[in-house]
Amino acid sequence: MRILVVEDEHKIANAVKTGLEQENFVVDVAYDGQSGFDLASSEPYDVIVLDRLLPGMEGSLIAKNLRERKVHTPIIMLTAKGQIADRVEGLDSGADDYLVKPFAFEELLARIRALSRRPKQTLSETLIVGDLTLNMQLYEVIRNQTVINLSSKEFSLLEYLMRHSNQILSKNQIINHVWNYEANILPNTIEVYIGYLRNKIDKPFKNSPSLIHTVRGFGYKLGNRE
Amino acid sequence: MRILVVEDEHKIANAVKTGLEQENFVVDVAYDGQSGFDLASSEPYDVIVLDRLLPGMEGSLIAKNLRERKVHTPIIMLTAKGQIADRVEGLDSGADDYLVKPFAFEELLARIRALSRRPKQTLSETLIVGDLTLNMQLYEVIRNQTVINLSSKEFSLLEYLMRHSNQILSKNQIINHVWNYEANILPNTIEVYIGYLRNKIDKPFKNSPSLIHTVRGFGYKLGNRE
DNA sequence: ACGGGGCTTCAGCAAATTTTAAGTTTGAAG
DNA sequence: CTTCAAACTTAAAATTTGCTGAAGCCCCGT
Repeated sequence: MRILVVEDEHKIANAVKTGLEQENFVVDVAYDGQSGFDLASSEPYDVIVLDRLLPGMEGSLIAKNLRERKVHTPIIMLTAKGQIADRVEGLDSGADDYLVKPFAFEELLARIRALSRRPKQTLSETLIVGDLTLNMQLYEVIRNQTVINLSSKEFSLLEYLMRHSNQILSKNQIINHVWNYEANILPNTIEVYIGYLRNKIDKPFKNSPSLIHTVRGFGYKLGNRE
Repeated sequence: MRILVVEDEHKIANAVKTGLEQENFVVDVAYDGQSGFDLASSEPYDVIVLDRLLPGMEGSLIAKNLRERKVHTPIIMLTAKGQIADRVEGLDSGADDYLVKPFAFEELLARIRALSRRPKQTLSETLIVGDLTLNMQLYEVIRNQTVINLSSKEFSLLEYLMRHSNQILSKNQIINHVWNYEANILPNTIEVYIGYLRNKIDKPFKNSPSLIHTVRGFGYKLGNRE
């Protein structure tokens, strides 16, 4: 699965690149419009992530030109904060989806998954680990037949942990995936949130084994086996 | 359920495609008249959504040619704002329904549903959730034997909520489905409309349970069970 | 032109969520 | 057993989100 990222802000470009590589995508990066366009029209990518504001050639122009050349690779357009006008204009130029900066990495991942239709996600919108269940359509978390109420950050964090259950995730990985790239968060925030989650999904279920484990010095792991 | 969308404006075409796919339709898109016609005459679609103003071949011509070839797939014609002449000509050429741009997505969905209706489902154009009833033909909303008067936006919003009852719908989803694709709406507008609806369908019925629920951080949900 | 209804935005309040900060506990290494 | 960084807990501060009344605007019919 090959992905092209066209983004002039190196910080973002590289963060996205490493993040996607962790998910086993093959990622190329172009830092300006022209080289982005050249790559996109010569290499067979599965998805293109395209900043709308670029030196060399505008993102929307790239999209338009690619479509004119009959390159139909799905495009996710990155737009500056919150103008809905942007959204319309973005879709106008042939993009298939858009994402407003600053976005959380998991958000981008979700869009990429949607566009590339990975059977993984199409089949079930539900993550299951042991007796814990997370439904992404209903935003519903259930353990042992009890519905658990989570705030949206708690939900995102749990989703990330469940998607990578039985893996050790460092605080940094968590910050990079669950928080947006502008976020400037103390590692302690993660500790606090892990605490919140434990209070809600582990403590009330004393006859089930805990699911959230601390791996001192490395990070956290969600799963059954210790 | 297969749908063909023939529309040269990528913005609209893609928005419609993704929207319909979310509703579990299988969607093909043609961006010009000729390829639209080719697809329509070779593939077995259940509904064709056809722009009237197209490069390559006029929408109405496509419709006429299809009918001459004995292709009877229902056609919904998209016309530029409000010419009645257009509408007549459109229906003339064999279209089964027409829709004036810019339309709200739910509007298109309703037409598609109407045209593709199987005898089974013909039963009612009425949505029912608890003691709340919405009749789409009469534009009538009734709760507990009391008729409720709604403006057209209120009606569309309620219809969307009822169609997806017990699902959480984000403000963005609501904007994309209930407002037309040119709309430039603040999220606050949704909040205001939810307020209007609550005043009309929840507050006056204090002995029934409320139907509209806020799910902080995620969106709104209409339904009985909390 | 006028008035009314419907649609949208604005501004301010209340409440929930998110983040920080500070003190406490834990656990591995020596 | 001590020590010290890492992790945990708790509460308060900062920020965000949602609700509401009021005001402006636009369109329509008179």
